[in-house]
Amino acid sequence: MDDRAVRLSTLSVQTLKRLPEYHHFLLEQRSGGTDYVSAPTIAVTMGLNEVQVRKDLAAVSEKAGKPRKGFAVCELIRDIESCLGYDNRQDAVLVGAGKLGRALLDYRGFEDRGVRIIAAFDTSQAHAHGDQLIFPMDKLPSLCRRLRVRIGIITVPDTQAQGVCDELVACGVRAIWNFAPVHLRIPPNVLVHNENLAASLTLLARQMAERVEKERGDR
Amino acid sequence: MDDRAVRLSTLSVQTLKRLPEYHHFLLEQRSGGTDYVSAPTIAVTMGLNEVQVRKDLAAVSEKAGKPRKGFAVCELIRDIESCLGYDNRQDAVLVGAGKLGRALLDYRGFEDRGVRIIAAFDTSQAHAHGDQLIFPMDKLPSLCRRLRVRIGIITVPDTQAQGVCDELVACGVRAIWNFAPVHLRIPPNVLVHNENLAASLTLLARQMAERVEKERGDR
DNA sequence: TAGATTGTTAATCGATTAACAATC
DNA sequence: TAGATTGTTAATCGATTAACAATC
Repeated sequence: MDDRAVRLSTLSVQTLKRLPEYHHFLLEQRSGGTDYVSAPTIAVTMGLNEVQVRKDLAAVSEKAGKPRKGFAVCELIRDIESCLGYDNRQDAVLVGAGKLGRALLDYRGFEDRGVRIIAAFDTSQAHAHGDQLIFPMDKLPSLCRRLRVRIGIITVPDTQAQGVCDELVACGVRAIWNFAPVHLRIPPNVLVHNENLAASLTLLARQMAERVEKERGDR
Repeated sequence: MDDRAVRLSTLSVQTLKRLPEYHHFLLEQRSGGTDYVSAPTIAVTMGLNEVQVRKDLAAVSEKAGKPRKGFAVCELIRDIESCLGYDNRQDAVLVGAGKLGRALLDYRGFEDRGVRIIAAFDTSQAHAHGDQLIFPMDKLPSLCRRLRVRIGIITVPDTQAQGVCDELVACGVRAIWNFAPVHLRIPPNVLVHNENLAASLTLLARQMAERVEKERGDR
Protein backbone atom coordinates (compact mmCIF):
# COMPACT_ATOMS: atom_id res chain seq x y z
CA MET A 1 0.00 0.00 0.00
CA ASP A 2 1.32 3.40 -0.85
CA ASP A 3 1.15 6.47 1.35
CA ARG A 4 -2.06 7.70 -0.16
CA ALA A 5 -3.95 4.52 0.53
CA VAL A 6 -2.82 4.60 4.15
CA ARG A 7 -4.07 8.14 4.58
CA LEU A 8 -7.33 7.10 2.96
CA SER A 9 -8.10 4.60 5.66
CA THR A 10 -7.25 6.68 8.71
CA LEU A 11 -9.76 9.50 8.43
CA SER A 12 -13.12 9.23 10.18
CA VAL A 13 -16.29 10.10 8.31
CA GLN A 14 -16.80 12.99 10.72
CA THR A 15 -13.43 14.41 9.80
CA LEU A 16 -14.10 13.89 6.11
CA LYS A 17 -17.29 15.91 6.41
CA ARG A 18 -15.40 18.82 7.91
CA LEU A 19 -12.64 18.84 5.30
CA PRO A 20 -14.64 20.62 2.58
CA GLU A 21 -15.40 23.39 5.05
CA TYR A 22 -11.75 23.84 5.95
CA HIS A 23 -10.99 23.75 2.25
CA HIS A 24 -13.42 26.53 1.50
CA PHE A 25 -12.10 28.70 4.31
CA LEU A 26 -8.50 28.13 3.24
CA LEU A 27 -9.26 29.12 -0.35
CA GLU A 28 -10.62 32.41 0.97
CA GLN A 29 -7.53 32.92 3.07
CA ARG A 30 -5.26 32.19 0.14
CA SER A 31 -7.01 34.63 -2.17
CA GLY A 32 -6.75 37.19 0.65
CA GLY A 33 -2.99 36.68 0.57
CA THR A 34 -2.59 34.88 3.91
CA ASP A 35 0.36 32.48 4.00
CA TYR A 36 -0.13 30.75 7.33
CA VAL A 37 -3.23 29.91 9.32
CA SER A 38 -3.53 28.35 12.77
CA ALA A 39 -5.97 25.81 14.15
CA PRO A 40 -7.36 28.27 16.73
CA THR A 41 -8.10 30.77 13.95
CA ILE A 42 -10.03 28.20 11.95
CA ALA A 43 -11.82 26.99 15.07
CA VAL A 44 -13.03 30.46 15.99
CA THR A 45 -14.24 31.46 12.54
CA MET A 46 -15.96 28.14 11.93
CA GLY A 47 -17.37 27.68 15.40
CA LEU A 48 -15.56 24.43 16.09
CA ASN A 49 -13.52 23.13 18.98
CA GLU A 50 -9.86 24.02 18.72
CA VAL A 51 -8.56 20.54 19.51
CA GLN A 52 -10.87 19.03 16.95
CA VAL A 53 -9.45 21.26 14.26
CA ARG A 54 -5.90 20.52 15.36
CA LYS A 55 -6.56 16.79 15.17
CA ASP A 56 -8.21 17.05 11.79
CA LEU A 57 -5.33 19.06 10.39
CA ALA A 58 -2.75 16.75 11.91
CA ALA A 59 -4.48 13.78 10.28
CA VAL A 60 -4.60 15.45 6.90
CA SER A 61 -1.40 17.45 6.69
CA GLU A 62 1.72 15.95 5.13
CA LYS A 63 4.00 18.33 6.97
CA ALA A 64 3.70 19.11 10.66
CA GLY A 65 2.38 22.55 11.56
CA LYS A 66 4.79 25.15 12.86
CA PRO A 67 4.51 26.22 16.47
CA ARG A 68 3.56 29.91 16.74
CA LYS A 69 2.68 30.12 13.03
CA GLY A 70 0.35 27.30 12.13
CA PHE A 71 0.00 25.66 8.73
CA ALA A 72 1.06 26.85 5.29
CA VAL A 73 -2.22 27.66 3.56
CA CYS A 74 -1.20 26.46 0.10
CA GLU A 75 0.18 23.16 1.29
CA LEU A 76 -2.82 22.53 3.49
CA ILE A 77 -5.17 23.13 0.57
CA ARG A 78 -3.24 20.65 -1.53
CA ASP A 79 -3.26 18.07 1.26
CA ILE A 80 -7.00 18.38 1.80
CA GLU A 81 -7.64 18.12 -1.92
CA SER A 82 -5.62 14.98 -2.13
CA CYS A 83 -7.44 13.48 0.87
CA LEU A 84 -10.80 14.25 -0.65
CA GLY A 85 -9.72 12.94 -4.03
CA TYR A 86 -10.24 16.24 -5.86
CA ASP A 87 -7.14 15.42 -7.85
CA ASN A 88 -8.06 12.00 -9.14
CA ARG A 89 -11.11 12.28 -11.27
CA GLN A 90 -13.96 9.79 -11.05
CA ASP A 91 -16.81 9.45 -13.52
CA ALA A 92 -20.49 9.25 -12.64
CA VAL A 93 -23.75 8.72 -14.49
CA LEU A 94 -27.09 10.24 -13.60
CA VAL A 95 -30.41 8.51 -14.14
CA GLY A 96 -33.62 10.54 -14.16
CA ALA A 97 -33.51 13.85 -15.99
CA GLY A 98 -36.42 15.52 -14.20
CA LYS A 99 -36.15 18.91 -12.53
CA LEU A 100 -33.77 17.81 -9.84
CA GLY A 101 -31.67 15.67 -12.16
CA ARG A 102 -31.23 18.54 -14.59
CA ALA A 103 -30.39 20.91 -11.76
CA LEU A 104 -27.58 18.56 -10.73
CA LEU A 105 -26.39 18.24 -14.34
CA ASP A 106 -26.13 22.00 -14.56
CA TYR A 107 -24.24 22.34 -11.32
CA ARG A 108 -20.60 23.00 -12.12
CA GLY A 109 -19.26 22.38 -8.62
CA PHE A 110 -18.74 18.63 -8.95
CA GLU A 111 -16.00 18.80 -11.57
CA ASP A 112 -13.76 20.99 -9.42
CA ARG A 113 -14.09 18.39 -6.70
CA GLY A 114 -13.07 15.40 -8.72
CA VAL A 115 -16.38 13.95 -9.86
CA ARG A 116 -17.63 14.35 -13.39
CA ILE A 117 -21.12 13.43 -14.52
CA ILE A 118 -20.29 12.04 -17.93
CA ALA A 119 -23.75 10.99 -19.03
CA ALA A 120 -27.42 11.26 -18.12
CA PHE A 121 -30.24 8.83 -18.87
CA ASP A 122 -33.99 8.97 -18.92
CA THR A 123 -36.92 6.91 -20.14
CA SER A 124 -37.67 9.55 -22.76
CA GLN A 125 -36.21 9.73 -26.27
CA ALA A 126 -32.64 10.92 -26.57
CA HIS A 127 -32.55 14.71 -26.44
CA ALA A 128 -30.21 17.58 -25.65
CA HIS A 129 -30.06 19.40 -22.35
CA GLY A 130 -27.79 22.42 -22.64
CA ASP A 131 -24.49 21.09 -23.89
CA GLN A 132 -25.26 17.65 -22.49
CA LEU A 133 -27.07 14.80 -24.17
CA ILE A 134 -29.74 12.80 -22.33
CA PHE A 135 -29.65 9.19 -23.44
CA PRO A 136 -32.46 6.64 -23.44
CA MET A 137 -32.20 4.00 -20.72
CA ASP A 138 -31.20 1.15 -23.03
CA LYS A 139 -27.84 2.82 -23.62
CA LEU A 140 -26.98 2.65 -19.92
CA PRO A 141 -25.40 -0.82 -19.64
CA SER A 142 -23.03 -0.55 -22.57
CA LEU A 143 -21.84 2.92 -21.62
CA CYS A 144 -21.31 2.14 -17.93
CA ARG A 145 -19.44 -1.05 -18.71
CA ARG A 146 -17.35 0.42 -21.46
CA LEU A 147 -16.21 3.42 -19.42
CA ARG A 148 -16.09 1.48 -16.14
CA VAL A 149 -18.34 3.98 -14.37
CA ARG A 150 -18.37 3.38 -10.63
CA ILE A 151 -20.76 6.08 -9.41
CA GLY A 152 -24.48 6.33 -10.12
CA ILE A 153 -26.88 9.13 -9.23
CA ILE A 154 -30.56 8.27 -8.94
CA THR A 155 -33.09 11.07 -9.45
CA VAL A 156 -36.01 9.06 -10.77
CA PRO A 157 -39.48 8.80 -9.17
CA ASP A 158 -39.70 6.55 -6.09
CA THR A 159 -41.34 3.66 -7.89
CA GLN A 160 -38.49 3.30 -10.38
CA ALA A 161 -35.60 3.77 -7.98
CA GLN A 162 -35.06 0.12 -7.08
CA GLY A 163 -35.14 -0.97 -10.70
CA VAL A 164 -32.64 1.66 -11.75
CA CYS A 165 -30.47 0.79 -8.78
CA ASP A 166 -30.42 -2.87 -9.79
CA GLU A 167 -29.44 -1.93 -13.33
CA LEU A 168 -26.62 0.29 -12.14
CA VAL A 169 -25.30 -2.39 -9.81
CA ALA A 170 -25.45 -4.93 -12.60
CA CYS A 171 -23.30 -2.61 -14.71
CA GLY A 172 -20.58 -2.50 -12.08
CA VAL A 173 -21.49 0.70 -10.24
CA ARG A 174 -20.09 0.62 -6.71
CA ALA A 175 -21.52 3.80 -5.19
CA ILE A 176 -25.04 5.18 -5.43
CA TRP A 177 -26.22 8.65 -4.57
CA ASN A 178 -29.95 8.20 -4.16
CA PHE A 179 -32.45 11.07 -4.11
CA ALA A 180 -35.54 8.87 -4.12
CA PRO A 181 -36.96 8.51 -0.62
CA VAL A 182 -36.92 4.73 -0.65
CA HIS A 183 -34.75 2.14 1.05
CA LEU A 184 -32.69 0.52 -1.68
CA ARG A 185 -31.74 -3.12 -1.43
CA ILE A 186 -28.15 -3.50 -2.56
CA PRO A 187 -25.37 -6.08 -2.32
CA PRO A 188 -22.88 -5.47 0.52
CA ASN A 189 -20.07 -4.34 -1.76
CA VAL A 190 -22.06 -1.35 -3.00
CA LEU A 191 -22.17 1.91 -1.07
CA VAL A 192 -25.35 3.98 -0.86
CA HIS A 193 -25.82 7.51 0.29
CA ASN A 194 -29.46 8.52 0.62
CA GLU A 195 -30.14 12.19 0.11
CA ASN A 196 -33.63 12.55 1.46
CA LEU A 197 -34.31 16.25 0.98
CA ALA A 198 -37.80 16.14 2.44
CA ALA A 199 -36.48 14.47 5.57
CA SER A 200 -33.69 17.05 5.91
CA LEU A 201 -36.09 19.96 5.74
CA THR A 202 -38.48 18.31 8.16
CA LEU A 203 -35.69 17.63 10.62
CA LEU A 204 -34.61 21.25 10.48
CA ALA A 205 -38.19 22.43 11.00
CA ARG A 206 -38.59 20.14 13.96
CA GLN A 207 -35.33 21.14 15.62
CA MET A 208 -36.29 24.76 15.23
CA ALA A 209 -39.73 24.13 16.70
CA GLU A 210 -38.04 22.39 19.63
CA ARG A 211 -35.87 25.43 20.28
CA VAL A 212 -38.73 27.89 20.07
CA GLU A 213 -40.69 25.64 22.42
CA LYS A 214 -37.80 25.56 24.86
CA GLU A 215 -37.41 29.33 24.84
CA ARG A 216 -41.08 29.59 25.65
CA GLY A 217 -40.57 27.19 28.54
CA ASP A 218 -37.60 29.16 29.85
CA ARG A 219 -39.59 32.34 30.04
CA MET B 1 -44.91 21.98 29.23
CA ASP B 2 -47.37 19.62 27.64
CA ASP B 3 -46.72 16.04 26.65
CA ARG B 4 -45.72 16.90 23.14
CA ALA B 5 -43.01 19.31 24.20
CA VAL B 6 -41.55 16.70 26.52
CA ARG B 7 -41.35 14.17 23.71
CA LEU B 8 -39.78 16.80 21.53
CA SER B 9 -36.81 17.19 23.80
CA THR B 10 -36.02 13.54 24.44
CA LEU B 11 -35.21 12.32 20.95
CA SER B 12 -31.62 12.35 19.73
CA VAL B 13 -30.79 13.72 16.32
CA GLN B 14 -29.68 10.26 15.28
CA THR B 15 -33.06 8.84 16.18
CA LEU B 16 -34.83 11.69 14.40
CA LYS B 17 -32.92 10.87 11.24
CA ARG B 18 -34.09 7.28 11.34
CA LEU B 19 -37.75 8.12 11.94
CA PRO B 20 -38.56 9.03 8.32
CA GLU B 21 -37.20 5.66 7.24
CA TYR B 22 -39.33 3.77 9.73
CA HIS B 23 -42.26 5.90 8.62
CA HIS B 24 -41.75 4.98 4.99
CA PHE B 25 -41.47 1.28 5.79
CA LEU B 26 -44.57 1.40 7.98
CA LEU B 27 -46.63 3.06 5.26
CA GLU B 28 -45.70 0.20 2.96
CA GLN B 29 -46.69 -2.32 5.59
CA ARG B 30 -50.01 -0.60 6.18
CA SER B 31 -50.91 -0.52 2.51
CA GLY B 32 -49.98 -4.20 2.39
CA GLY B 33 -52.59 -4.83 5.07
CA THR B 34 -50.21 -5.64 7.94
CA ASP B 35 -51.59 -4.72 11.37
CA TYR B 36 -48.62 -5.35 13.62
CA VAL B 37 -44.89 -5.10 13.03
CA SER B 38 -42.02 -6.01 15.35
CA ALA B 39 -38.69 -4.30 15.95
CA PRO B 40 -36.72 -7.32 14.70
CA THR B 41 -38.66 -7.27 11.42
CA ILE B 42 -37.89 -3.61 10.87
CA ALA B 43 -34.26 -4.14 11.86
CA VAL B 44 -33.75 -6.93 9.36
CA THR B 45 -35.39 -5.23 6.40
CA MET B 46 -33.65 -1.93 7.06
CA GLY B 47 -30.26 -3.32 7.99
CA LEU B 48 -30.23 -1.85 11.48
CA ASN B 49 -29.46 -3.24 14.90
CA GLU B 50 -32.48 -4.73 16.60
CA VAL B 51 -31.93 -2.99 19.92
CA GLN B 52 -31.54 0.33 18.22
CA VAL B 53 -34.90 -0.05 16.53
CA ARG B 54 -36.50 -1.14 19.80
CA LYS B 55 -35.12 1.90 21.58
CA ASP B 56 -36.22 4.24 18.82
CA LEU B 57 -39.73 2.82 18.82
CA ALA B 58 -39.95 2.89 22.60
CA ALA B 59 -38.95 6.56 22.56
CA VAL B 60 -41.51 7.43 19.94
CA SER B 61 -44.48 5.22 20.68
CA GLU B 62 -47.27 6.44 22.93
CA LYS B 63 -48.36 2.92 23.76
CA ALA B 64 -45.98 0.15 24.75
CA GLY B 65 -45.41 -2.58 22.19
CA LYS B 66 -47.01 -5.96 22.73
CA PRO B 67 -44.78 -8.92 23.52
CA ARG B 68 -44.92 -11.51 20.74
CA LYS B 69 -46.76 -9.15 18.39
CA GLY B 70 -44.90 -5.87 18.21
CA PHE B 71 -46.39 -2.47 17.47
CA ALA B 72 -49.70 -1.54 15.87
CA VAL B 73 -48.72 -0.18 12.47
CA CYS B 74 -51.34 2.57 12.31
CA GLU B 75 -50.65 3.89 15.77
CA LEU B 76 -46.91 3.83 15.21
CA ILE B 77 -47.31 5.81 12.00
CA ARG B 78 -49.36 8.41 13.83
CA ASP B 79 -46.83 8.62 16.66
CA ILE B 80 -43.90 9.09 14.29
CA GLU B 81 -45.79 11.72 12.34
CA SER B 82 -46.49 13.62 15.50
CA CYS B 83 -42.84 13.38 16.60
CA LEU B 84 -41.65 14.66 13.25
CA GLY B 85 -44.24 17.42 13.23
CA TYR B 86 -45.95 16.24 10.04
CA ASP B 87 -49.21 17.21 11.63
CA ASN B 88 -48.48 20.79 12.57
CA ARG B 89 -47.75 22.71 9.44
CA GLN B 90 -44.91 25.21 9.21
CA ASP B 91 -44.40 27.74 6.47
CA ALA B 92 -41.15 28.36 4.61
CA VAL B 93 -39.88 30.77 1.99
CA LEU B 94 -37.34 30.02 -0.71
CA VAL B 95 -34.85 32.53 -2.05
CA GLY B 96 -33.15 31.92 -5.38
CA ALA B 97 -35.31 30.54 -8.18
CA GLY B 98 -32.53 28.99 -10.24
CA LYS B 99 -32.58 25.38 -11.41
CA LEU B 100 -32.22 23.90 -7.96
CA GLY B 101 -34.63 26.34 -6.35
CA ARG B 102 -37.31 25.58 -8.91
CA ALA B 103 -36.72 21.86 -8.54
CA LEU B 104 -37.40 22.21 -4.81
CA LEU B 105 -40.49 24.34 -5.49
CA ASP B 106 -41.86 21.61 -7.71
CA TYR B 107 -41.20 18.86 -5.23
CA ARG B 108 -44.49 17.88 -3.63
CA GLY B 109 -43.01 15.84 -0.81
CA PHE B 110 -42.55 18.66 1.66
CA GLU B 111 -46.24 19.40 2.16
CA ASP B 112 -47.06 15.86 3.24
CA ARG B 113 -44.35 16.21 5.84
CA GLY B 114 -45.56 19.40 7.45
CA VAL B 115 -43.55 22.05 5.66
CA ARG B 116 -45.06 24.26 3.01
CA ILE B 117 -43.06 26.58 0.80
CA ILE B 118 -45.48 29.47 0.65
CA ALA B 119 -43.44 31.86 -1.48
CA ALA B 120 -40.30 32.10 -3.60
CA PHE B 121 -38.13 35.13 -4.28
CA ASP B 122 -35.53 36.08 -6.81
CA THR B 123 -33.70 39.15 -8.00
CA SER B 124 -35.58 39.04 -11.29
CA GLN B 125 -38.95 40.63 -12.02
CA ALA B 126 -42.00 38.95 -10.60
CA HIS B 127 -43.01 36.04 -12.79
CA ALA B 128 -44.95 32.80 -12.68
CA HIS B 129 -43.43 29.37 -12.22
CA GLY B 130 -46.06 26.69 -12.71
CA ASP B 131 -48.85 27.55 -10.33
CA GLN B 132 -46.45 29.44 -8.08
CA LEU B 133 -45.47 33.09 -8.27
CA ILE B 134 -41.82 34.16 -7.94
CA PHE B 135 -41.63 37.51 -6.19
CA PRO B 136 -38.92 40.16 -6.45
CA MET B 137 -36.63 40.38 -3.43
CA ASP B 138 -38.07 43.62 -2.09
CA LYS B 139 -41.29 41.85 -1.21
CA LEU B 140 -39.46 39.48 1.14
CA PRO B 141 -39.44 41.45 4.41
CA SER B 142 -43.11 42.40 4.43
CA LEU B 143 -44.28 38.91 3.51
CA CYS B 144 -42.05 37.10 6.01
CA ARG B 145 -43.02 39.43 8.82
CA ARG B 146 -46.71 39.45 8.02
CA LEU B 147 -46.98 35.66 7.84
CA ARG B 148 -44.41 35.08 10.60
CA VAL B 149 -42.36 32.74 8.43
CA ARG B 150 -39.75 30.91 10.48
CA ILE B 151 -38.00 28.80 7.84
CA GLY B 152 -35.86 30.08 4.96
CA ILE B 153 -34.36 28.10 2.08
CA ILE B 154 -31.31 29.57 0.36
CA THR B 155 -30.62 28.48 -3.23
CA VAL B 156 -28.84 31.59 -4.48
CA PRO B 157 -25.26 31.75 -5.83
CA ASP B 158 -22.49 31.59 -3.20
CA THR B 159 -21.73 35.28 -3.32
CA GLN B 160 -25.25 36.29 -2.39
CA ALA B 161 -25.89 33.70 0.29
CA GLN B 162 -24.68 35.69 3.29
CA GLY B 163 -26.67 38.76 2.25
CA VAL B 164 -29.86 36.75 1.79
CA CYS B 165 -29.22 35.00 5.07
CA ASP B 166 -28.92 38.33 6.89
CA GLU B 167 -32.17 39.51 5.34
CA LEU B 168 -34.02 36.37 6.34
CA VAL B 169 -32.71 36.57 9.89
CA ALA B 170 -33.73 40.23 10.08
CA CYS B 171 -37.26 39.19 9.09
CA GLY B 172 -37.52 36.77 11.99
CA VAL B 173 -36.55 33.52 10.27
CA ARG B 174 -35.24 31.03 12.84
CA ALA B 175 -34.10 28.13 10.66
CA ILE B 176 -32.14 28.21 7.42
CA TRP B 177 -31.67 25.43 4.92
CA ASN B 178 -28.63 26.52 2.98
CA PHE B 179 -27.61 25.04 -0.37
CA ALA B 180 -24.81 27.54 -1.04
CA PRO B 181 -21.43 26.03 -0.13
CA VAL B 182 -20.46 28.86 2.19
CA HIS B 183 -20.18 29.13 5.96
CA LEU B 184 -22.99 31.46 7.02
CA ARG B 185 -22.51 33.76 9.99
CA ILE B 186 -25.71 33.75 12.03
CA PRO B 187 -26.80 34.75 15.51
CA PRO B 188 -26.90 31.89 18.04
CA ASN B 189 -30.69 31.69 18.14
CA VAL B 190 -30.88 30.75 14.45
CA LEU B 191 -30.45 27.18 13.26
CA VAL B 192 -28.60 26.39 10.02
CA HIS B 193 -28.49 23.19 8.08
CA ASN B 194 -25.97 23.22 5.27
CA GLU B 195 -26.83 21.00 2.34
CA ASN B 196 -23.56 20.86 0.47
CA LEU B 197 -24.39 18.59 -2.44
CA ALA B 198 -20.92 18.72 -3.97
CA ALA B 199 -19.39 17.69 -0.67
CA SER B 200 -21.86 14.82 -0.30
CA LEU B 201 -21.05 13.42 -3.71
CA THR B 202 -17.33 13.81 -3.15
CA LEU B 203 -17.54 12.04 0.19
CA LEU B 204 -19.39 9.15 -1.39
CA ALA B 205 -16.83 8.92 -4.20
CA ARG B 206 -14.00 8.91 -1.71
CA GLN B 207 -15.51 6.28 0.55
CA MET B 208 -16.07 4.09 -2.47
CA ALA B 209 -12.49 4.59 -3.64
CA GLU B 210 -11.32 3.62 -0.16
CA ARG B 211 -13.28 0.40 -0.32
CA VAL B 212 -12.04 -0.52 -3.76
CA GLU B 213 -8.51 0.25 -2.59
CA LYS B 214 -8.97 -1.96 0.43
CA GLU B 215 -10.27 -4.85 -1.64
CA ARG B 216 -7.21 -4.55 -3.83
CA GLY B 217 -5.03 -4.67 -0.71
CA ASP B 218 -6.84 -7.72 0.62
CA ARG B 219 -6.18 -9.68 -2.54
C1' DT C 1 -45.78 -24.10 28.68
C1' DA C 2 -42.27 -22.45 25.27
C1' DG C 3 -40.79 -18.89 22.66
C1' DA C 4 -40.91 -14.46 20.52
C1' DT C 5 -40.75 -9.89 21.65
C1' DT C 6 -40.67 -6.17 24.75
C1' DG C 7 -38.24 -2.63 27.88
C1' DT C 8 -34.10 -1.68 30.51
C1' DT C 9 -29.64 -1.95 32.63
C1' DA C 10 -24.74 -2.59 31.67
C1' DA C 11 -20.76 -2.82 28.40
C1' DT C 12 -18.59 -1.20 24.34
C1' DC C 13 -17.26 1.86 21.01
C1' DG C 14 -16.03 6.11 18.78
C1' DA C 15 -15.84 10.94 18.73
C1' DT C 16 -15.21 15.13 21.20
C1' DT C 17 -13.01 17.78 24.62
C1' DA C 18 -9.60 18.69 28.32
C1' DA C 19 -4.94 18.71 29.96
C1' DC C 20 -0.15 19.13 29.17
C1' DA C 21 4.54 18.70 27.57
C1' DA C 22 7.34 20.06 23.38
C1' DT C 23 8.71 23.62 20.09
C1' DC C 24 9.96 27.74 17.90
C1' DT D 1 12.80 34.46 27.58
C1' DA D 2 7.63 34.41 27.26
C1' DG D 3 3.92 33.00 24.81
C1' DA D 4 1.39 31.10 21.03
C1' DT D 5 0.75 26.98 18.84
C1' DT D 6 1.66 22.29 17.98
C1' DG D 7 0.98 17.09 18.75
C1' DT D 8 -0.53 13.63 22.03
C1' DT D 9 -2.26 11.30 26.04
C1' DA D 10 -6.18 11.01 29.18
C1' DA D 11 -11.06 12.11 30.44
C1' DT D 12 -15.68 12.82 29.02
C1' DC D 13 -19.61 12.27 26.49
C1' DG D 14 -23.11 10.16 23.67
C1' DA D 15 -24.61 6.57 20.79
C1' DT D 16 -24.61 1.78 19.72
C1' DT D 17 -24.68 -2.86 21.03
C1' DA D 18 -24.96 -6.77 24.33
C1' DA D 19 -27.22 -9.09 28.07
C1' DC D 20 -31.27 -10.26 30.54
C1' DA D 21 -35.50 -10.24 33.10
C1' DA D 22 -40.58 -9.42 32.21
C1' DT D 23 -44.66 -10.40 29.45
C1' DC D 24 -48.11 -12.41 26.71
